[in-house]
Amino acid sequence: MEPEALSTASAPGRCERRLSGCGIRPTAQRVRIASLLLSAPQHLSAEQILASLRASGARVSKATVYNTLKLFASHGLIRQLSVDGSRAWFDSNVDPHYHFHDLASGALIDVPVPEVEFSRLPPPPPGTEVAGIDLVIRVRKKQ
Amino acid sequence: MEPEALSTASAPGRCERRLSGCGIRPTAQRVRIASLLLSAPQHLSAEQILASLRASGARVSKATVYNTLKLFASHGLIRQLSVDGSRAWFDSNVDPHYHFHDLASGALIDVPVPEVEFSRLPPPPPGTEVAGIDLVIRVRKKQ
DNA sequence: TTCCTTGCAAAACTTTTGCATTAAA
DNA sequence: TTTAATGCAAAAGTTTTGCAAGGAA
Repeated sequence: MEPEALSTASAPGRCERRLSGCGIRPTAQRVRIASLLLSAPQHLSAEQILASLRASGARVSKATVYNTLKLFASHGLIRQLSVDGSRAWFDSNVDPHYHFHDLASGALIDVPVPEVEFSRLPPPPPGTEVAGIDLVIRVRKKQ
Repeated sequence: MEPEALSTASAPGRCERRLSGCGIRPTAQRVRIASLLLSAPQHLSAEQILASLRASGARVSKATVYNTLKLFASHGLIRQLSVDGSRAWFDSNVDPHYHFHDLASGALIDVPVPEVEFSRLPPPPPGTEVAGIDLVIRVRKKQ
């Protein structure tokens, strides 16, 4: 019986239920990955997740981390970002939103949808429809 | 003496001058890569460039293609795109513009700046300024 | 000569896959 | 017991690097 004194949105129990609700079997590794990633809006790489899990004593393999992230993304639990080409970033915020990308630190910062307004957008090519809009505002140190 | 009957913007002679103008020594391989890439607005991967060059009889190594693309990008001759995380795409159009990304075919289509208008953008984080805006409109087959 | 560039191969990284073992229902 | 998930290692794909050889100035 685990103490749930600090019952966050991603406490193991909640994560388990959330995975089950998606038809994903809530194995130990999956629940740990979900607890880590879904605890707050954040952007993590597969390697960061693996390192963090192992640092906290979990037994997880690299393959399981990658497979699990792909699985979560396919169920809409997380979102995979292509920001800098060096590696994939996994975003626990799946609500529509955009990003600042700090070129100096590599940091990603969420930009809520209402902070961006398009007064004009091109019509999609014939026979296609818009599936999503990715907006990355690159920022650098001033001066 | 090469016939320049079809004198395009990227005929070898022009490319040579353009490279020299950037302080880049116009070696045979660099001129061939520039001729290929700068002949028209397009999006190519390093592997596509290598294959195309070899198909046309050029002697080029993979390392030289990668090094040359990085060199060109650092001089603003081309632009490197992070669209799908699988590999880098090199865009010969360095004027500001955006992209459609066809999720079915992987194709990239340029969107001219005037076709997009922002009526609201968030202020960059304190101490930073906007260095650029990357907009990718993902499109899929209708219905 | 001197410096820069190239090619090749190997290395480095990220991500995927095959398969025997283990855990979940 | 039956099916699915995990770990490990190896493979695959992209990009970078070390270094000897070649080419330009």
